[in-house]
Amino acid sequence: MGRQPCCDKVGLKKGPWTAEEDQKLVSFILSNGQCCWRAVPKLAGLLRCGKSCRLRWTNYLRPDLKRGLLSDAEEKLVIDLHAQLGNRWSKIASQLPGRTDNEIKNHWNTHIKKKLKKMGIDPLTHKPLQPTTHQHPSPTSPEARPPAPEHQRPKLNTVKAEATSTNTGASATSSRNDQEPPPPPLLSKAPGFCTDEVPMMHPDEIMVPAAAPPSTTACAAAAASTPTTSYSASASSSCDEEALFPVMEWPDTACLMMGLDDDVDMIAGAPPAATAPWDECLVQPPSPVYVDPCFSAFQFQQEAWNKLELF
DNA sequence: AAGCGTCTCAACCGCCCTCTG
DNA sequence: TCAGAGGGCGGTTGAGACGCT
Repeated sequence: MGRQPCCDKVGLKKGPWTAEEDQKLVSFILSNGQCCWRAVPKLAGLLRCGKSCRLRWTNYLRPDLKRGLLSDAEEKLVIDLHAQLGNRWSKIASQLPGRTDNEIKNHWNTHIKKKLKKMGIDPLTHKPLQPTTHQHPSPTSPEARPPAPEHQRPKLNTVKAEATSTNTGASATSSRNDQEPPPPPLLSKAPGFCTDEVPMMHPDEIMVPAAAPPSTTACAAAAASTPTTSYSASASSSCDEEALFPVMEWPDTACLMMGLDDDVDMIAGAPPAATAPWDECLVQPPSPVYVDPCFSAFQFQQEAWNKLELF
């Protein structure tokens, strides 16, 4: 359909975020909640595209994020979920509170893949690698891979089969999964596959509704009672977040007053300093949460978390 | 100590889906 | 019904860190 880019790239900053930018973004979201990401950079006074802001927030700045390497248990869970879901990182991440899809994806590519290969397991299919006599191409090369399981089909057809139980009443994105066929049989039951070779978890150990993080349950309930389309609850972390940062329903006039129709003009034409004149916005500039420019992102995250507890 | 290769992961890119008017 | 906008998602990239020779 010839979709336009999410934002005009002219004049927008790219690359690593500075502590100052982090401050602005977190301050804005803590003060105003999450609305349309496209408006966030403008209102927060950032020279970033909305998508970049969303990514930065969800992958790095959210107060409920865990930091550091995945634990053994988390790693196990990722492996088993990957066997069932394939590269649906957001779905996998939804089973690991405080972890992001990006984080899991990176961990998979850098750590778990290697581990599985060392164990003689194809990380793509979760089946034993072909005997070395058949490995003319490198085992790591795509050519060497056995045919992908059903769940590895092209993205075009990746309608997800998320169990409705975990996302009942959740966002519209979950409806993507409505048409998906049931997940493939567990690999532990796949012919030619020995569960002894992989630290595979039984599904009962994974789908643990009773042990699900309380926030997930709370989110499901919240989503059921207060449906919203502004923010997808596709991941439990998002659910946590939604519970912590209720999506703000801004009045329609707010968007009008923000001049969202003039995105391109504002960003491409105006100098950075003029991109977010607060007096043109319905929302007043958030009062800064802190002023120390040397504040690290982590410190700020802690600060933000403390502030959240006041809600 | 310097040079080089490898690894890690934050960030970007582009496609796809859903919603809305 | 359709086009456009917004947002989500998975794949990929590249800069810095790290390790080896």
